[in-house]
Amino acid sequence: MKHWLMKTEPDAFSIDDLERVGTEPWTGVRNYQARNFMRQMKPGDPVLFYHSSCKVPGVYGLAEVATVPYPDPTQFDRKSPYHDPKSTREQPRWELVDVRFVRRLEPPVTLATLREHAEDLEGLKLLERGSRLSVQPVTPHQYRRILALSR
DNA sequence: GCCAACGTTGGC
DNA sequence: GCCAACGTTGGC
Repeated sequence: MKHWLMKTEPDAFSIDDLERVGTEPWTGVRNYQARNFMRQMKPGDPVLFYHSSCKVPGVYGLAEVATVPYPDPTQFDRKSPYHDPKSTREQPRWELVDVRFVRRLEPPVTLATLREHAEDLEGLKLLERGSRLSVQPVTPHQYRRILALSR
């Protein structure tokens, strides 16, 4: 079982939204590295749900992978902002998984807190300089450490 | 294959 | 709003 961190801009889709809908197809990822990580996902994999580009960036909740990877339907939709003209049904480029709400983190673990514990979180991609990857793996150790910071 | 230009991400 | 860092595009 692998552990993951997934970023979202809460103005677009927040932990509140995930709690409300329960399960959400993670559409719109158009970065090959992120896609490749989603391809490795398995149902039940734990996910740290991270809010970015907001007042207090941080991990706001826990989610889990709800499906196996499958083609992102928005790539075929000409009206979608995520439409990819180079994708075909026969040869899709982009895959996604559904993400299921597990629980909120009260309190959330802010980016500032993560930085304070950077030594314990060695190798966490989120803390690496210039890291913009929206889907990234975390080690079981990092996952546990981050959970423990929510209090 | 190189690399400049451009667009995007995301913290501050 | 600024700007550093990164990924992608496209001319050559």
